[in-house]
Amino acid sequence: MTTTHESISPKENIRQGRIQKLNDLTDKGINPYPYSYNKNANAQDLQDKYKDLPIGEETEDCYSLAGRIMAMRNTGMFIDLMDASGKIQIFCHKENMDEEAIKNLKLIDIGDIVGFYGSIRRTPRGELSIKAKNYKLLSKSLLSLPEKFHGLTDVETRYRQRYVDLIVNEESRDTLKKRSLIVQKMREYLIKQGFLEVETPMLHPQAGGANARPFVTHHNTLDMEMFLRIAPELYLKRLMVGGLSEKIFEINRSFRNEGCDTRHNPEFTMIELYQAYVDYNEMMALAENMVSSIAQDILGTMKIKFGDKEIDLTPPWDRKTMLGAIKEYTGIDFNTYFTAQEAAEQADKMGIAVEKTDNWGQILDKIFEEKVEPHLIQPIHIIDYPRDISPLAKVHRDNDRLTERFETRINGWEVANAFSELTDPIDQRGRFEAQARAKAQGDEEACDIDEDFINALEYGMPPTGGMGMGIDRIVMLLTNSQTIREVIAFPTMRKIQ
RNA sequence: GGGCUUGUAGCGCAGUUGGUAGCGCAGGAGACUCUUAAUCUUUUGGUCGCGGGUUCGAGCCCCGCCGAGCCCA
Repeated sequence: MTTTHESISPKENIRQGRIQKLNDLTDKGINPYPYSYNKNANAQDLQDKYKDLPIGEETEDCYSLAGRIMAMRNTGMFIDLMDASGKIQIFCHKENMDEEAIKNLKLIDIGDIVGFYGSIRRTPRGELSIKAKNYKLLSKSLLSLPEKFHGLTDVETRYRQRYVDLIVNEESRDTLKKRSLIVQKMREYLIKQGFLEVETPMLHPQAGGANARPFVTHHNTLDMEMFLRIAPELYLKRLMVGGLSEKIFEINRSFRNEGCDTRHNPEFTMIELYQAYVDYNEMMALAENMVSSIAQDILGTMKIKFGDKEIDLTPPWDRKTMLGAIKEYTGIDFNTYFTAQEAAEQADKMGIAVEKTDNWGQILDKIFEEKVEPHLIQPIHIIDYPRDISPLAKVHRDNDRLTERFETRINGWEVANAFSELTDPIDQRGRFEAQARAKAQGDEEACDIDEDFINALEYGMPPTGGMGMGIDRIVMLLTNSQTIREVIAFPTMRKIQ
């Protein structure tokens, strides 16, 4: 480099150095960003295939493989090459490569993506290596990678620049690969049982199917306010009315305009599934069998480790009624406190703050969250939720203040929510009207009346069991991830100004 | 929304009562050709998150803002 430049940042200085190398390569007729490479092996397959090759042994077996250079030793004589499968050492010796290629190694940097061709050997130190005969630069890297030993640990950078995180942190790659596998297994499980995968709208003219604040957007040519869906539920049930299949499911994103913490991301992935002619009991069995079998497939066990806890996913899972669980941990039987006012008095005695507008179910929900939830580590179905907080669930066949609804808790988290679906259009209208009244009184999470959905129900929907399950939380449990951001490739981050 | 913690070179980290900003890796130059966190010599590199204030003097003290993490609501 001959040019003198005014004060530039050190990062830019390194970058300029690499651009210089890039130009040197171009001058030599080498394209630093070529179009393809004919690879026929990957690192892990070779590690497996030659794991018994004795120390010091050489073979005539030649392979070509490609990946990113993660480390160079002895001025490029030894290179650690990483591809998507794993790592392998490359041995570049002047006896095996032509002089020009050895010389041009000086223009190769850590971080570059390079293809190597050569034979298999195990070095005297025991490292399986490719004795390179030639190589081809496949992509020049202009930025220096994080330090090889400590890697990248700053969580903000890890999420904002996930591509760097993935290059250097194997755990991050493992977590996201497992996520993909979990979703794949879930699909396979359901499809094997005759479920049909469907897709329903993300853009809704009105938000429904859950109690949450939606993201609002606008369609220009229709000149219409639209909402990113908070749940696919009401559309999936329309498909049940239509009889598209007796069993359907959808795995996709929903969006809720709420805060972010270790268990919430504004966009998250849910599976919702519906099965005709069954009730919520069948959904409990399905949840247990599906989740436990996925754990078995992916982890080889149903007893998973989460932090310092062990969680046993082996079915059947415990079941407790919501009121029974509250009674167990507070001593209060809310079957004897029917009204919101009575319930509020009891909550007050427990030191739990409730809103004046809270109904009986909302108060019980708050008590449950405060007094019961922290105790629920092992998988459990909390069944029979209050009717006034379950506007889409069928009334309980034995108690009309409750519904046939359950929430599955694992590690205290809600991972599934399911009902014997409300199919009575007249009851459904009444529930929607109650929601609309609550919304008018300021409950921003309450929903509106969905006239078309009621219209669909009026055509008749078969008795149906339905369930929603949070994929992100399931992935967290199965990957021992303490925050939801670990299991989402690009978690929502504040924009940097 | 509240509390606590945090932001220093591309990355990982030091930084003393307030007194000229350091180390390791990465990068450059060289040595070395069976290394693997290679080693050895040498060397470049800073908007100390941003903006104010106090002070002769601020990475450090004070105020505000921005980003992030944890806990709480």
